[in-house]
Amino acid sequence: MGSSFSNTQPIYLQLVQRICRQIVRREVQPGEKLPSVRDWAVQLGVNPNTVQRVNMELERMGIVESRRGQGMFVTEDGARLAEMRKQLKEELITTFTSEMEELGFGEEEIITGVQLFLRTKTNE
Amino acid sequence: MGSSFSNTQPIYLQLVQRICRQIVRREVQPGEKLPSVRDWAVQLGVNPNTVQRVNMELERMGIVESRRGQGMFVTEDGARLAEMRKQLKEELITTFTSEMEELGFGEEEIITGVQLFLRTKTNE
Amino acid sequence: MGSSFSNTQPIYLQLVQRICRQIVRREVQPGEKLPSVRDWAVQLGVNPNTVQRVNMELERMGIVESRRGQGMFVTEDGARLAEMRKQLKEELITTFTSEMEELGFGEEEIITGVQLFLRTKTNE
Amino acid sequence: MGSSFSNTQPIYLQLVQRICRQIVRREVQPGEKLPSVRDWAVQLGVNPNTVQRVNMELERMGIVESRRGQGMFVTEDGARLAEMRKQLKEELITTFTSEMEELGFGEEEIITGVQLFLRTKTNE
DNA sequence: GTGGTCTAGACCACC
DNA sequence: GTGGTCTAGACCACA
Repeated sequence: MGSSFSNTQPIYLQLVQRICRQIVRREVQPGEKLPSVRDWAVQLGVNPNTVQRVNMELERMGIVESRRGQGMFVTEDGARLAEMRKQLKEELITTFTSEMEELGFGEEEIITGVQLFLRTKTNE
Repeated sequence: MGSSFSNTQPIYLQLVQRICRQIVRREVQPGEKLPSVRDWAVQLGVNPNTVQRVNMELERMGIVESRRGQGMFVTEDGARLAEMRKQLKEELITTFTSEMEELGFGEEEIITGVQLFLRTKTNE
Repeated sequence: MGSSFSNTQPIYLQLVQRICRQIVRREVQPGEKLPSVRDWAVQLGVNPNTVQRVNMELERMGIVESRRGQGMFVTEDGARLAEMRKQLKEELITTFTSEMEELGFGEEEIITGVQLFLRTKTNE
Repeated sequence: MGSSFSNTQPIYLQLVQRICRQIVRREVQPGEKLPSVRDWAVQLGVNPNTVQRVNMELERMGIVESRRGQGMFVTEDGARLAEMRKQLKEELITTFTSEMEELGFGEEEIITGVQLFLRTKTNE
């Protein structure tokens, strides 16, 4: 199996990102239980250590919490999730625009570039 | 000295990115000579081998070329540079929008988000 | 030890060529693990950095891939390998014929030359 | 000017090869005088040292000879040139076939490959 | 002087 | 354990 992970970034970070996004867009519901470390490791085809690390990271970000002897749960603090989502959004926008400007693109070019891209994508 | 390099990405890649952008936005002119490996290494505070690797990478990208016994030169092929710039731009836009969409933002939200950010930044 | 490397070409390129050919003619099977960098360096009598460079090059050619913390593996994409083999073949033929023509040999002479060579070699 | 030299091989060797072939296919006639070092260097856009080295190499190969105070001349020994040509031809064939065999191609494939290539090239 | 290769040895993150 | 990065310092051919 080609395990579908990029080589340029550590697997655990790729997983953190993927799951974080699923949670933040409510694809995984607040309060929902995550799979056990062992099961999840099998499902993802990675080492249990890696899953452990993912859980740690998610907990540190405050979007999942471990309950003793029961497992890992998505936080039920909806405000926390919304805030997280907004923060991620602003991070993306900030780095995107600054990198575009480093390539020498002005504001107008940036906006029309994005607009064009989204429109043509829609028409495909 | 705080050597001004991030820890999350290899130094040589940070340099490649930085220089690539300088070249692509014509901050360094086509045909211009880059510093010698040894001089540049001193300026940047890194090992000559690291600079060498950067040069290799830039040459592989087709934006600089080595002339035997003379040094490294920015390519004079302006079209190549323009093409590179366009390609980098599209890469940025593609990953940006796809990541925004993974966070659950729609087209409209993406565009207005960028617009708002650029405007408020201007007013600061 | 006469380390069995030619002086006219860098060691790492000689290794790349050698291994590439072994892979492409299926002497090393798709999916097979290559020796670890350190082990291989000892076997080949070169520095680990040199082996590392060879691996980089082979990965860039798309015929091996690194799996984090596990090692380097020959790609399992058989089509990729076949394509590579064909490409190398055509390169060889192209440069060979063009160099023969630069020596002033015509098509007929080229073909009969090769035929003669192969036949006499067989009879030895 | 893109000086039309490959980076993978030293310039002087590229020149030796080029001129050697011109001589051997009688594009430059036996007994003909080569340009002076200085003139030739200007024509080729290279350093006079490089031309000097080329001349040395060609003399060592026995296909040009220096006459004191007069310059470099292509040898008038036609047999020498014919022999040289034959030798170069056999070298090309030998390395070509051995490299094809290293890629796992058999005799038949090699010959038909060359034939196909020459025919399709003719038809273009 | 230039770039390019190679060695030796260290350190790191990842799995 | 694995690959990947970096440093230090050497040597070479080329122009």
